[in-house]
Amino acid sequence: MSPRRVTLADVAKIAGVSPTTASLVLSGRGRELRISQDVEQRVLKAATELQYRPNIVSVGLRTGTTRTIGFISDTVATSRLAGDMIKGALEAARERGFMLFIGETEGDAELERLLLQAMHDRQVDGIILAAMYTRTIRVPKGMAAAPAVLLNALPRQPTPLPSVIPDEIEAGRVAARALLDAGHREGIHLIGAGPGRRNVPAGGSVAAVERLIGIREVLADAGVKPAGGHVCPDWQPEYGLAATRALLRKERPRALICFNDRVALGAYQALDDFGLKVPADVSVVSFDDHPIASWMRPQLTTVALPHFELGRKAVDVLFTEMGRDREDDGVEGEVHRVPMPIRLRESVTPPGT
Amino acid sequence: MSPRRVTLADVAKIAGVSPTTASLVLSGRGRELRISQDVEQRVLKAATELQYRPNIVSVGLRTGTTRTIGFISDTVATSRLAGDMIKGALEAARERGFMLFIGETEGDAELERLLLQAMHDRQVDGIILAAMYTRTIRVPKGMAAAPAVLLNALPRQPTPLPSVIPDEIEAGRVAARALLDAGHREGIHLIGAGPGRRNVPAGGSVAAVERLIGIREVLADAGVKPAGGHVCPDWQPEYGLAATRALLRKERPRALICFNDRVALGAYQALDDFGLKVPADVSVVSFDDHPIASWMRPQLTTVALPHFELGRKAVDVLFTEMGRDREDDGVEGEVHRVPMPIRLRESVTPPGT
DNA sequence: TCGCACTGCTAATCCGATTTAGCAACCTGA
DNA sequence: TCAGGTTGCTAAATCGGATTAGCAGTGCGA
Repeated sequence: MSPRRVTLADVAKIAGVSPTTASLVLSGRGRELRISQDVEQRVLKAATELQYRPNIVSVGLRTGTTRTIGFISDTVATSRLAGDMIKGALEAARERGFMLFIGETEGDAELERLLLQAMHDRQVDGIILAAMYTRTIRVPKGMAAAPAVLLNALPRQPTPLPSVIPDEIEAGRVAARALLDAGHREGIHLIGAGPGRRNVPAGGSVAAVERLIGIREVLADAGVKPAGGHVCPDWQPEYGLAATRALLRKERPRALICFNDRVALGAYQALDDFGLKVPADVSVVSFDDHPIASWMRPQLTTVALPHFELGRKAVDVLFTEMGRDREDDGVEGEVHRVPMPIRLRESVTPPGT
Repeated sequence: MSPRRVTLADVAKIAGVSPTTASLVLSGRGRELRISQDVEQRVLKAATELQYRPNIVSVGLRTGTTRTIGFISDTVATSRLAGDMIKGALEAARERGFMLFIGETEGDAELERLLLQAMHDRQVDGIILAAMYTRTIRVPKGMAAAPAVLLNALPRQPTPLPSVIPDEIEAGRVAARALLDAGHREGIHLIGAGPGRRNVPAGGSVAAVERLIGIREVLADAGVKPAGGHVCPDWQPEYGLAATRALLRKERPRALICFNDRVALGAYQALDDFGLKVPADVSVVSFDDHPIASWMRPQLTTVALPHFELGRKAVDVLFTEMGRDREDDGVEGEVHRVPMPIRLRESVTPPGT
């Protein structure tokens, strides 16, 4: 077995002082409480020699702060994209000496309650409640017990909780602009949602609604009318394939705005079936920057979901939340929007090249 | 602010007994220590009414057990596949009332040391050290301090630590058999590694070596000689594309064993370039069961990495490790191999159909 | 009637830190 | 010479439980 952990008492004994003094010195309050240089040095020396590190469990009991954050998601760990959210959160937390508890609810409210409890039982300093895809969620009761942030999610009812979400509206604008900038004005089809404001898949996906808003806004401002739109019940390759096939049986588009990369994958397959080349015959822009976007040929131009940055930002916001005086509630939770950068690759060219 | 947490003292007061008695009853030792039915009921009632739950931080300080496991990986959270490992571990841990600390080292040994420390400072009950892709790793010093398990990794030097890895040799056998069972005997090419035992990518990937062993064994037993093999420096689509193109410029294979799905994606693209159809002209088997395997057309038959099961198994093994009497070391760490199931899809048919 | 065992519960200690209150020893000025 | 202030450090309480030692009260046999 490993030798017993070094405790503050050990350091104090070696330094020949009381645990109190050792604690004072090590917490940097030695000067303030008039501990002599000599003693300070002895304590520091002893602590270094023994490689003393405070037991955080003990500190947690005494001070109530465990340097730990709870990260609860519906199913973040599963998706590669969302895994980056954890990664960003992990990194931001680590920079501050914090660790992350991870929990997955699988969409089960009871499980969510249990996880929240388990985390509170471990005295987490704050909680991040994350959704795998951007959507509105019902904020569970237990959230009030500690500082918290909603990640990739908006509260269904008004709460004082802040949220962090990708800026999907701007993403829609950026995607549409990419096509306009390349000179496209006609034969622009939407695959996954649209063309009307209301033509979105069921399920309350924020992405569908907001991307569509951005796209419509930019096209309208340029006096361009989308040639068509095709709602997909789910944004999976097979639906992208089916929708694009249906489209191609009727007409020849010049450009596609696919609502995500998996849909775009299906669209590529359909275009291939009809002997159409990307981007020579049809330009394609998409959203998410899923890993497959750079595996497809030609590589897909797509507006990236900044998962990593979302995770970081959530931790940042959580820390300001933790630093804030609670009680000053009544305030509506602020919404932080993280920019979505476009990845310019090979699937967009001017029409007729 | 939330009302102060309910403590054991609160329960004791309401029940009109001492905290000692309350503790005894709630830990189930009431009978054993002859607490009367009446008192037991009062305590239980009070605990239920107040919704008492013990503060795990406090318990951790007193008993040394925090019902917490540390999960450290090189970069697990990033990959969708590996994310399932966390998910499996999470689930198995939760079933036992344990939480997971997550940490990522990014391959940085210093960071790994820091994470190990941070976890020990929080008195984790055990540690899982995971690798994103199966390989041999150097076991860091700090591991001895608590029960630990290697996940998806083998120790470079002998250690008493158990490890959990996918059964890649059997996977190789299964893949080769899938082809043989379909009637293939000739024109079988390996993309990613082979044909010789030593023809593997640099980097110490266990998968390459073991898959190759299994494949060679089954083919040899059937008296079949692979028609060729093509090492890829990295198992990415572009290398699969390049290797398959090079092959196709020289000859027409009847079947490909791709060493993972990303390589297979590249191979599909090359076959398409040469006007060859999967599986009519060329059958393809692969490994990993990456999400793209079921997005590709035709859907890819592949031997799945059981990431979820690996995660679960790691926790199982860790728990037996935690239950074991330490000290009885000197024992070499056991290696647990988790079966890799084949996903039969559309990319394999008998030759000439 | 006394000693002893048993029943049923509680006081006290501990885990490893932080923090408050306070105690010697020395100094200073009247 | 002595009250009062400063300096430099420590004893003791605290956090919320688990655990050990022990204490009243009762019953029983001798």
